[in-house]
Amino acid sequence: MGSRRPTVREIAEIAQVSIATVSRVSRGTGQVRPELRQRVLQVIEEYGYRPSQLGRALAERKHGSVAIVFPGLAGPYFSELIQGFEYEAMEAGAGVHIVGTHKRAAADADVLAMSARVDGIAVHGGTVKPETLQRLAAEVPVVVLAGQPLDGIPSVRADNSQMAELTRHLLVDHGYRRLVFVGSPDGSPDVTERWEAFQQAHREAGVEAPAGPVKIGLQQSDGVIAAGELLNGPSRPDAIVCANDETALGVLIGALGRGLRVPGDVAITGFDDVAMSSLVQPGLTTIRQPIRELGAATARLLMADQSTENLVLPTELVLRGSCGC
Amino acid sequence: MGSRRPTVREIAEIAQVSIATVSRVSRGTGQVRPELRQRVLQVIEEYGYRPSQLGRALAERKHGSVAIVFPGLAGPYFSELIQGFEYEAMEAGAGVHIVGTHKRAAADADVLAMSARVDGIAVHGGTVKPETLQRLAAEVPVVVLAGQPLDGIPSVRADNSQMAELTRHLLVDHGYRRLVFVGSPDGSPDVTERWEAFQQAHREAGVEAPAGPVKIGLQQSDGVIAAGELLNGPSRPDAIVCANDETALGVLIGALGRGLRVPGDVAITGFDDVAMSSLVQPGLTTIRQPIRELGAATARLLMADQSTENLVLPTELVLRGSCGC
DNA sequence: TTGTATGCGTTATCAG
DNA sequence: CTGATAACGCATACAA
Repeated sequence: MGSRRPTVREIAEIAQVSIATVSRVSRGTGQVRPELRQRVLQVIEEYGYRPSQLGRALAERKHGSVAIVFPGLAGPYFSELIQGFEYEAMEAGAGVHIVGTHKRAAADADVLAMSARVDGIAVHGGTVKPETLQRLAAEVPVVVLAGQPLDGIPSVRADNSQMAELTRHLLVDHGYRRLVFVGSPDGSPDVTERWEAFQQAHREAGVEAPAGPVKIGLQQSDGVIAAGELLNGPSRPDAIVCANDETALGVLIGALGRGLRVPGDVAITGFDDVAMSSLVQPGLTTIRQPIRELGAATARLLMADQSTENLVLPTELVLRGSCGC
Repeated sequence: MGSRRPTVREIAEIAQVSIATVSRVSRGTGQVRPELRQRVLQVIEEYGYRPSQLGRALAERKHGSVAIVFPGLAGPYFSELIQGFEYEAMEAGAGVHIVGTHKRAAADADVLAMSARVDGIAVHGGTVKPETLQRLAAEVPVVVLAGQPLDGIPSVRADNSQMAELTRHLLVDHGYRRLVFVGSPDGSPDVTERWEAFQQAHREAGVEAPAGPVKIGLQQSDGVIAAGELLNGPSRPDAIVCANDETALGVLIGALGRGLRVPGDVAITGFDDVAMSSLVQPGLTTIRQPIRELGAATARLLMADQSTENLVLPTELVLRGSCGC
């Protein structure tokens, strides 16, 4: 428990060199005579010297860490996303700050405050107001993750338009007529795009789309609850198109739990292709998005000196049993 | 975008006061003549001055942020845990750094490096070696989360001994004889304690416990896979006791998927009481632990000036249908 | 190759 | 109340 850690000056004194040399040795920059380097290294080791991030940060005028802002980290999507982000950041020697907004009112202020602690911030779509994003971008480099590109702010997202292809598959290839869309577009750019693609496919197939989506959260438990409401009445839909795999799995579990057959009684589809989706019976038809790479690309963009790129990562339709295939 | 932000000195110059006064005004400490205060405030507002976290941190010799080290954030357990931790930290105005070890070899080094960036580190059990923990504790305040208490290092964990009570319930109340334990004690103090409690209950009931646990990961998908291996053979167990709810849900889904009845053909139990557990059919018998509070208590302990407390939070047996009740 | 001196942006002490 | 001025710990031009 903490006798104060040694400083450059102390190490320099003990090793009989200047603080500049200690700095050069400890950070591996500049040329130092091997013999001297050895001596300094020895002292550093012995006294357990570790450069103060505080002093270094101030001198270099950079924090050496980045932040990622997300709505909440429930489910495999955010786990993977953050993992990809974190890995890339650590690889570059940067620390990772997290800010979960959890729909709190103070979230915007927290995010703004975070800008004073990091060299860059990745903001997940649907977490803060556009104005906040603008103000943020004026203070520190920002990358929008899974959200609408804004002005000159770089962004990374997945191609949600594949949802149209999936819907077409259900409508045309399987001939389903009564589809419902499960998931709330409110506060989620991704879900908004998916819902729009769902509607568009209906228009193109000449089938009337439902008036609105079934607004629920994005977790498994939300799906189970939705299944209860959707499958109880007499007018059961032909297919339930979910905004993500988690809710789809929840709906699937709920349906199976009430003794319904999938896809016999009702078809179910998701979005993401998480691990569970290939494991359940029947396998979940879904759209694969490179979640981990989404996070990684975001981190890279954030740490790249300056970029105004707008990346759209490809997605892929994955047909399994739950749609009727 | 960023024209450099103004510094104290610049604000002081413009407002025709000393930097000390600017500091006093901006941080609201000390006495300043109202008139002067107004003038300074005016300039601060106009030029958008915000004290640099870098400069402040160095002067105050504290980072204003803490870190939490965990194995990986898959599943609701870690989501909740981190959420509880983060909430408490934010409440105290501290930033939150994350370090996912993901079984990487370099994890210990990363954690050590992190000690230079924060005022305290919460380390989840099973993430780093005891030596690393010791070295870490010499550098910065540490709290062990869900792990074995070590020396004078404070810790927070849940009471895993309830697993003995659950096992007794299965053995004695339901009369099951062939139980299996699913989950790997390797690298998880929690699972280790649960496995031990499972064995102890067997001894007390005079029933022979299985030779070893079925070693699998802690995610839903792992449970599904385990179900395949466990339920295929001719010698099906009476009950499958899982190390956590996620794997239990996976096993349940796997069992139901193969047309087995639960608890008719096989009983299944978990640990955690996550949201899904009360929603599935049949409801999952489990042990509730206050995950969120675990994270929150950890953050509080970490930020308390000095503590050597070893908190053990209570757990509660939750009987639902999956055990046969 | 090595050392000296200065700056990074605050906070805080101590006179006035 | 207010203002100089000294830390805080390190990096780095610049000089030697």
